[in-house]
Amino acid sequence: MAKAFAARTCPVAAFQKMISGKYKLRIVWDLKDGPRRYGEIRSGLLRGTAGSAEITPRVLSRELKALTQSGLIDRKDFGEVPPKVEYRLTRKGRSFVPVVAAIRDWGERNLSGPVPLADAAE
Amino acid sequence: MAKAFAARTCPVAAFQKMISGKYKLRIVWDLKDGPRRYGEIRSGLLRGTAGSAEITPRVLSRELKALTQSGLIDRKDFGEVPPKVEYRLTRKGRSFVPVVAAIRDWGERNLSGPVPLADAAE
DNA sequence: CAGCATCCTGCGTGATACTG
DNA sequence: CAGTATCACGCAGGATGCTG
Repeated sequence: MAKAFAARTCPVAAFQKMISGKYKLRIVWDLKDGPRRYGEIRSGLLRGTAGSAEITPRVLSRELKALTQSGLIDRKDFGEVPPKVEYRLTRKGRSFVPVVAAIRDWGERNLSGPVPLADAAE
Repeated sequence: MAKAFAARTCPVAAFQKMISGKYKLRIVWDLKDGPRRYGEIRSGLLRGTAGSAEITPRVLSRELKALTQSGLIDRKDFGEVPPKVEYRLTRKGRSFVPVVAAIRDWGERNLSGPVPLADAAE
């Protein structure tokens, strides 16, 4: 675990790995507004994805666990009985928000826009 | 195929899709310095990825084609005989570079850094 | 040199059912 | 409510060999 990452993996590749998965980026984005419960995240991911099917718990759970291990989010488990778990961004995660913002911003102007026709090459 | 993207796909999700694949982001980054030939890109991708195996033509070809269809890069085929093909960023691709830069920048400070220990949650 | 054709494999993703 | 367990599948990604 404490393996020292001998050859520096290229940051871009590391990023790719870190946010691999369909929901990780969107989860981070969702969490930027504050802590959210498991179910809230789940519902939140359904909004805006063009009527995609439900996100299976297995997948969401995996994503959340991965994000936790990446150190981007933090899991807070309140006592028990009716289970209540909140996820929130860590400091690292918060520092990552602007990057996602940049992505989202660019995406809005270039992806959600007009039909993806081959535009001028230059 | 010409489906009109009825419900706006969330920009982040669209981004995810667009750069899905291990090399797309790195290819864009490589191309930011100017046009590159197929083989140059191939070699370029080998540098910095911690002694990964060779990139198979099939994969690289796929990535390049996808990037072309996304409108991020442009393929220029010089005549023939000894095949020579150059890839370069389109206007759209160029506008995307700063985003990759932000990613790379963040990655350098948070991923290539010290051992990924669970840092303070807040 | 810049690819394409074919085969193969792991894993990311989804469906379904069950539990503390 | 917040997950885990099991099964199943498609596809990204690698290996090899061939071509214009």
